[in-house]
Amino acid sequence: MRDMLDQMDLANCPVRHVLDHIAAKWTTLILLELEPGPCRFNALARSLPDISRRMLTQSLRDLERDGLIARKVFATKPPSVEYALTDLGRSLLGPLCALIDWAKASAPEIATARAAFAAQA
Amino acid sequence: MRDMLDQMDLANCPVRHVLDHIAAKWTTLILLELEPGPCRFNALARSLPDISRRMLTQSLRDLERDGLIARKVFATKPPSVEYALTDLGRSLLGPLCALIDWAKASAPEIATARAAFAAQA
DNA sequence: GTGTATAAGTCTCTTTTAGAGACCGCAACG
DNA sequence: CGTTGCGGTCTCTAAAAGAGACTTATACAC
Repeated sequence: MRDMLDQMDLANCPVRHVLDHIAAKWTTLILLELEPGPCRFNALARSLPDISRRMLTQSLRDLERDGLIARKVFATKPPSVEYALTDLGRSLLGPLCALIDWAKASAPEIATARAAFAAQA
Repeated sequence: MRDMLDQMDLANCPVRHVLDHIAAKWTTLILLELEPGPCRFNALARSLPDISRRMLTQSLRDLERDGLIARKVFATKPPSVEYALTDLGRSLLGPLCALIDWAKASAPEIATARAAFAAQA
């Protein structure tokens, strides 16, 4: 299993790169937010109140850059911008949900561990 | 799917908390490194050369705190410390590998998207 | 007995990253 | 004529990460 990450110098490992994204913590939330359907910038900002517009822009660019979401500009006045999952982005939802399910299932156990750790420290 | 994250105010959502951990980017590497068996501090440091000792300590503490790994001190001279996956920690490897597999499978597509993005930007 | 290495970290300093929140031009709406 | 909504950007500050020297004590080589 460890060798899942070998095969390339750790530095520019594609796997690591993906993990860094998941890691980005906001990107996963954005992907989940887009799952029901396309969404516009300010709508996303409203749905994710605790992400600053600055980070939202940045995260969206990252996701777009990697082809996980598509950005479409409509020539309305004022122009509106719609973000939507691509097929690639959608394909990530599966594994992501597996992780979320694990998190939900393990949350109590983690809470217990934390309490124990805090008590003894 | 989005409602997987609702049910609690975004702030102290257990799921989000787990994602933040995966997010921590070093923690996943550590978990994978421990998969074959227990490992000691400096051995980990050697296996993960691009993580500073400072961050290694911190990440290990985080994982220990959440009950994903166990820290055992041996009263040798000098005392040595061994880190091992707990059952809980081991149970995370499944979903984590799903994600890694996705990453490996999608890497070429992501690379293509990146190239396209760079070209047009 | 002196020098080096190991053990598991810690401490400090600098750089990077994230967050808060004001600001932009522009058009519709009241 | 002032406000709101659009999709962001800009600046300034606060928090986090990285680099790398330092610690205490033991063991081994020379």
